[in-house]
Amino acid sequence: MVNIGDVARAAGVARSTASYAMSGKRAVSDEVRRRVQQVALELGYTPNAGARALATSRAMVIGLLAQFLPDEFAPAMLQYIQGVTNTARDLGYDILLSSDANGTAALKRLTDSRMVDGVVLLNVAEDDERLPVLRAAAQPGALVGLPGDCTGVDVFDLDFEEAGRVMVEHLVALGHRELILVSQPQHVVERGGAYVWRLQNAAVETAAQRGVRLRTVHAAAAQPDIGRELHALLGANPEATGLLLNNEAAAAALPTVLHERRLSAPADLSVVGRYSDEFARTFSLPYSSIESAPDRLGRMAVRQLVRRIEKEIADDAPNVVRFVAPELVDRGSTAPPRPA
Amino acid sequence: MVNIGDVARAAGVARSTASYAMSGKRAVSDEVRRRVQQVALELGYTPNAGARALATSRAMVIGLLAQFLPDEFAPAMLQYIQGVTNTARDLGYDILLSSDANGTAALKRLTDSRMVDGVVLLNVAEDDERLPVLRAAAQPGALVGLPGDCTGVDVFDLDFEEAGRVMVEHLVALGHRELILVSQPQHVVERGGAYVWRLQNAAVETAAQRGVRLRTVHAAAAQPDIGRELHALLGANPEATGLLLNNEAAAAALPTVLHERRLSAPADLSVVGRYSDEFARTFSLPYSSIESAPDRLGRMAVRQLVRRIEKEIADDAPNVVRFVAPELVDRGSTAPPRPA
DNA sequence: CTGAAAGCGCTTACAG
DNA sequence: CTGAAAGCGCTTACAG
Repeated sequence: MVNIGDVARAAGVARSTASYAMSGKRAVSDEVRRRVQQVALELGYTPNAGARALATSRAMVIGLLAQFLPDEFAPAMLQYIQGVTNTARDLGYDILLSSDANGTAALKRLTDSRMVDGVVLLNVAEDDERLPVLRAAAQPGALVGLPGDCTGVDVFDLDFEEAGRVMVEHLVALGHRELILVSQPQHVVERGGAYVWRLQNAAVETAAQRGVRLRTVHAAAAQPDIGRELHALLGANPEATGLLLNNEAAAAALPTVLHERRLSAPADLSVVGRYSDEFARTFSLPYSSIESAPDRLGRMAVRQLVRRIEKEIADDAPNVVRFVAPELVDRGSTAPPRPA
Repeated sequence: MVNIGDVARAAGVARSTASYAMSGKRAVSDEVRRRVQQVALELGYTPNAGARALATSRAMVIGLLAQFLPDEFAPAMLQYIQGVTNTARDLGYDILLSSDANGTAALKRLTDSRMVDGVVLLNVAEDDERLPVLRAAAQPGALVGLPGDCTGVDVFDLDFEEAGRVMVEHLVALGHRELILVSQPQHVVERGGAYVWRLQNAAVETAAQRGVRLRTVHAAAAQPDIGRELHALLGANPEATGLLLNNEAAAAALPTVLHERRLSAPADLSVVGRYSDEFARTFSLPYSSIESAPDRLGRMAVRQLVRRIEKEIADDAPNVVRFVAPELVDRGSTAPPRPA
């Protein structure tokens, strides 16, 4: 491959001058700059990334630590990945994707080897074991998801508490008094998926305040179990007129279940989910939902991360914990309950 | 960070000796090796990736060029990404993920800068404009998907012709004589999605040989269009008893459509799709299908790529074009047609 | 079996 | 405005 020495020689200048002419980090005569740029183009010069990283201590790469857990719904993950990847590229960074089941080892390897200038963590758990590693690393990190301890990292997440409140208030305002909330599997909670109980606790509290009944259940995150469980649930609770879903698999499975039970929303049952618009389209879900905004969260996380990497904010600038306000996207799946 | 000089000093040896002691590329006395390894562990030494890449001309990174096209079904893409990522990690490589809409520019940048040792291309089109760039690159490339011209690259794909034949033969053997094949949108074909007509042509030919009717249509790749189109299609062709789907979105939309039309498979209609088992589970699809084997294809592509990167096969070893034989996974959605 | 040195391809103070 | 040189942290011939 052609290197900067070749460019310099062809342009008749020193390598340093060639470097400066291309980076613009030092004043260079117009003529020399033009000549260097011209020659670089002709020779098809592209700087060697490893060499540049070594010299500048900047890899221009962001590590993306995703995990495809069997009990999380993979298509929902994809949207975060897309948001992060697109934003990173716009800001000049490439994405090194790790889906290693052993997240801590992967994180340590990527940061210690200086392959990445910063990392974005997805699937963050309440007591995420990757966080100590991240705090010990020299690079900054941004999380999508709220851990118990946010020190040393920037955090972005949906305001799940508010989401729970909004979902319940919405149905209560319509006159519903018998609600069911379907959450992620118990197993997700045990693993530290705090968003499950954050939404649930807020929903329970709101229901209590409003004096309506809210039954809460954990349900499977995959077919065919989730379908069976929804069937059983609806069969056992005919009095329920409002259904809240904080479980993507349940949302995806519901249309079939309702069809089979000859129920329709909102005539027989009002339904509100929590997922992204993109998700709704992919799975053709006709239910109003709290927008989970994966693209936006991914974008926010990368933007903040890049600000830290490029020292646009002081090294010791306080970390941010930012919540996206839940927005209820109306798809017409809720209405006043049918008169008893 | 601690570097190899720190390790060498702490172990009381030369940097070269420290390097050899860790890599094992040169004989080193047992005592020295132990001491170096011990010290490296204590100091938490991890080699600097950029420096190593510069010295060895090996980044230990594979570029993964995916494209999230609006007319391809994103969840189906994810499975290829997972297959590639997992296999790469097993073989010691990290994945640099590009989902840049401008694939040729991304490919050129990644290869010219030596950020990657090789690349895997997804969404390969008949006349893929990334291929000239790849052939001009110094690094080897492996494709998932069959282009018109395979010179200079290793190619892995499902045998779509055979898939078309198997689908038709299966239904013909059951006694069906009126079939419909729903393919990807016309737009995918125009963009060079050869797998669409590879399957379709083979299906048409097989149907002709068997003397059965096969109607072919292109349909949308997203909701809600695809649902409407399936409705119209079934309404307009009540004589059809067998439905073939080479369109993931159509498969995902079909359960709802059948429900609404009060049809069920296989009682009223025999259905055969073409998607992965994982996809079937995610979307709860009860239809028998040709397994598209994204994980296996991703694995094969990475394995071959690494073989080339590591020169386990001669530089001029002939390129391979390998097809995965379609396997029909029986989910009970086909049966003899209902007597007229 | 081990060490001193060159070199990978950049960037960036240091000099002029 | 430009150049010669040092240095980033490795690996690997070259010497002994």
